[in-house]
Amino acid sequence: MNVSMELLDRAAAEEYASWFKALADATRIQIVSLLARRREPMSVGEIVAASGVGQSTVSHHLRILAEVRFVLVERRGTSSLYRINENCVSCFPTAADVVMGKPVPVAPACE
Amino acid sequence: MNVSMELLDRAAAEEYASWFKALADATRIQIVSLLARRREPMSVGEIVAASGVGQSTVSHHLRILAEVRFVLVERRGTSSLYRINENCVSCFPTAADVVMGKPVPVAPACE
DNA sequence: AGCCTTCATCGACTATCGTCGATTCTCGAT
DNA sequence: ATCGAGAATCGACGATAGTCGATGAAGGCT
Repeated sequence: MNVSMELLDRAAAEEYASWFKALADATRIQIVSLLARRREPMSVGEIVAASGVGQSTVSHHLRILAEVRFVLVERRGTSSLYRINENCVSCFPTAADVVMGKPVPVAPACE
Repeated sequence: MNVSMELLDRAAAEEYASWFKALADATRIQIVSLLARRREPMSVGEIVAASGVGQSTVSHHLRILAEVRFVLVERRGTSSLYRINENCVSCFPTAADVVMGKPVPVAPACE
């Protein structure tokens, strides 16, 4: 048996890692937790006021969370409203998925 | 209602993040996947041969995985045998845990 | 039109991370 | 005691990521 048969495919490993990277930062954890407590969408300004970090930093983290569809954004006039994507929360891979070799969920499919 | 009441405690957020950081790297994903496929413990040398990265790099990643008790190590003579910690795999937080505010599992408790 | 609010983007700085080669340490064997 | 194999640690390097302030772009208001 070849060594490469033993190793998880590198591309698949990186896709898995990109999921976990999205939650591998304390500020992003706080943001998603905040969005989950308020059931309603929040504007960037509200998140900035609550999070204690700068506006550009919040915008940066929201973009990362939106890239994996963990949050959804809706433009409303001059403001952007962000909310948790429940579908993406439930398809987020678990540690058991990793060790069991479950196929990596594709972010855009979690709409 | 105070703003700090809305935000997840920073220390708790960092503990959550430390869990996800452990799996936020493709090489570590490959290592845990490799350890899970072989049911038996593997020595560092075996992991090095299969992973395709240097010995010090593998040792570094194994240390990170061992810090959150994701893998367990047993000294056997001159070699170290690593294996998956099934208990830790099942107590690893999910995305749903984060958004629901479930208390962060403490790594040393997942023995 | 002009201005103001809101957010995204840019540029720079710093800190952290992943990787490597070299060294050191721990044991077991001779 | 010495040697050698296996693994951890160290030091350095480049790359990546988080944060900030400043700037820019889009839309509402007077």
